[in-house]
Amino acid sequence: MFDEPVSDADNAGRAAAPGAGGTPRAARPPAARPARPATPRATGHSLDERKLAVLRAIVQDYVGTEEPVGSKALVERHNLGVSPATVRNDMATLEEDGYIQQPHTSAGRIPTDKGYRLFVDRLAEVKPMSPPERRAIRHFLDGAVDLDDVVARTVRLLAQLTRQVAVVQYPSLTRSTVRHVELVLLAPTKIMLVLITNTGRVEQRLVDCPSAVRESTLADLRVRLNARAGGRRFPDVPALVEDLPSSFEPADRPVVTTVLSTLFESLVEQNEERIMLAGTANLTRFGHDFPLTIQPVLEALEEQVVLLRLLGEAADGGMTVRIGRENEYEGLNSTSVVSVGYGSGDESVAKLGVIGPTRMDYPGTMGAVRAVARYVGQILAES
Amino acid sequence: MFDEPVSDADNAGRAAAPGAGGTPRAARPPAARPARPATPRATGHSLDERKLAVLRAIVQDYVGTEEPVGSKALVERHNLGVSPATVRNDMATLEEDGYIQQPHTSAGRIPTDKGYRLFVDRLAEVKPMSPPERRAIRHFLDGAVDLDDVVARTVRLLAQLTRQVAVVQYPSLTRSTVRHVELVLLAPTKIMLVLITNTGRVEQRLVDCPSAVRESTLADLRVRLNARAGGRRFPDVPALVEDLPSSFEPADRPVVTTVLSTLFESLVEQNEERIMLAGTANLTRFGHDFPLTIQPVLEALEEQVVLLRLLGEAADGGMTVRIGRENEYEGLNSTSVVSVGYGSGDESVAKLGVIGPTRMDYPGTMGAVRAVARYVGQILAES
DNA sequence: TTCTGGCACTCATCGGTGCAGAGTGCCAGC
DNA sequence: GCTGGCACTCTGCACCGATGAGTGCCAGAA
Repeated sequence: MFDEPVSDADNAGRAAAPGAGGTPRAARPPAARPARPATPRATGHSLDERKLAVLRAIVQDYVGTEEPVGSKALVERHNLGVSPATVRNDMATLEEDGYIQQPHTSAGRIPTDKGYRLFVDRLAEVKPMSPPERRAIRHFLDGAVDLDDVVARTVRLLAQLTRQVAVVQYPSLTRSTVRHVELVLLAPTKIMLVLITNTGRVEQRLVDCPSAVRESTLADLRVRLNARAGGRRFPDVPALVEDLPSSFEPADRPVVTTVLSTLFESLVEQNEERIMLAGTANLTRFGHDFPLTIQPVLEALEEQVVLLRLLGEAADGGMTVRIGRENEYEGLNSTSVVSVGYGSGDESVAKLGVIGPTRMDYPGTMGAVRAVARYVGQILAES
Repeated sequence: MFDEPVSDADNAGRAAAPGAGGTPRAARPPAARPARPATPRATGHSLDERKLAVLRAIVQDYVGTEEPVGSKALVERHNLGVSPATVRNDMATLEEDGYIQQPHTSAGRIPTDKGYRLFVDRLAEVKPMSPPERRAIRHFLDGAVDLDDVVARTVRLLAQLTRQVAVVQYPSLTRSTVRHVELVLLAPTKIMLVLITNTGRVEQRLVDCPSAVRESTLADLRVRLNARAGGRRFPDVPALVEDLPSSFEPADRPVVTTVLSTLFESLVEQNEERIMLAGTANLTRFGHDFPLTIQPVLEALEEQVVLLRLLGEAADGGMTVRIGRENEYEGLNSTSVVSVGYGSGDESVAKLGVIGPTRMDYPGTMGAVRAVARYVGQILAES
């Protein structure tokens, strides 16, 4: 039913659009709506400016109060310039179109997933962090001593800024390059393979060799491996070292191939795709109907696989917002996920994001997520 | 108010005590009670056998049903051989002594922290895992490929077995020995220091050198470092390599001392004291008065420091149970922590444990914790 | 055509009331 | 020292009616 979640380009949310200040980035074309999309206040219910303003007001109020918002309260708190009755008519239209809904007859309205979607796509601007906030972020992240620490600080920071659950993926190996490969002989047939990446990550593997290994062979292999693979991107490495075994004496080849295959294994993402999370305590602010909502979420958070998928779907380079049922995982049906890639230099090596109730402060969250991603990228690039 | 939590020796809970089957291990002397402690059914309320049986029954029932248990239900479900009226009298005594309490007048009784304490110390036996369970544990842990994986599997296993929150501390470095130290020249003044421990853990540090480093110096240092530190315990290492700088040419000494001091740093526990946890979703089974109880717990779980302290207090080699307010951290006032050390070989290198509601199945939990600790130890010793 | 004020209607919420049931404490008797 | 009986207490639940927020609709004004 819902269309693809939209990923807004990185420049969005700032540039206030050339002409009239209204619909900023055209992230998602207003298509998918049956009626003519172009002309503003057209037929039946192509939403005119005021209806959009009403929707925006509803979202804002509901996010703030957590209570269904009624027509009277709306006109009191926002100067819409019309009477409650008019607003009611607009609300009826919005409800008919599926943007808002009533928990029960004669209660106020709350936004639907579709309503939030529209809000995020067309009505909200990413709220930039204030200068003091930026300084704080910068300062907090600057203290990190190693990669683990960077990730740990990032995730805590993000959880604190957004007051929600934060998730940070460790920089993936696929985009990384090899800084150094080290081979250590632990026992006659046991080698420790240590792989150091340009992002400062270190991977180790134990290699069980088919036969005893001479130190000289190992030294030889070490030198050649580094000569060929050093500085290369992970995916390229296998092809580059493929022919290494043949340059060794036949007796040594089994060892060499064993080492290489272990190396390849550790180049593959798989268990590298680690994730760190923080802020689960913020889940308690979720709502009143608590245990029902929170349990599946906690379960989802325990499943690294689910989290990875969640982040993984984030489009490269842009911010992604998945709202409610747009999430494939059922347990997260009443949560939204805001995620974005981050990286050292110009390309994204991993994702980070925030998980919160669908009823969340999207502009603020998006701003925090974007800012943090940016700074982490800088930190990584520096180190 | 409460005395020290008791750590039962490892042999406990199996040996059914020589004579009459009743009070097994004398873990904690029955002192601390004002009245004469020795003679069994003496004055006023030194608890006789039956009162203890009643307390045991109350704990068991309450743990099962989560509801205050009344006298009638008690005699129906346990054959105590007396009438409800008698049980009521015993209950009155138990309440007077602070072992049980009434949520409100004319409700059943529930155990107090003190009651659980007595139960754990004198009334319960650690429930050994069944052979199939043991096999399952064994099998599950055997699949682990590296240390991270061992810890990850352990914590998940423990959470699953106990259906509570499991916590596993990474094997600490203090008790570890150095398997190998590797030095890699990344840039003229940048060295990557990699430390491999006997528990399979790898630590890396970036060393910024005051001046350019020659590869030959580095090789020299590498060889000498490993000769002296290899196989030694961490705390002993500094003394053993202290005089290394003097054996180098004066020009190289700054580099050598820099490397050494970085090495010493990473030998110190500090950020090595990592912890992994799992099973937070099990918190949802905590109780009805949910959000109030769960939030501080989630907060505590986010604080590595708190968790470390919690486990750290576990007595070496024995199992420790902290019940309710015995925990120093306020947020965990209504939870209990069962923890135990584990290690490769005969000594404990780290702790693991379980956090759950005070109303938990102590015998079962203790059995699971002990069994898992034992098997992890074996796995570590093998690798 | 669009907005507005008014009016009847619908429910959720909340305090009060009454009943049933579980559990206790106490007492007299075995 | 144990037991059966009895009166008492208190929670939980269902029911009731009043209250009030909020809606939908309609006729009239701009």
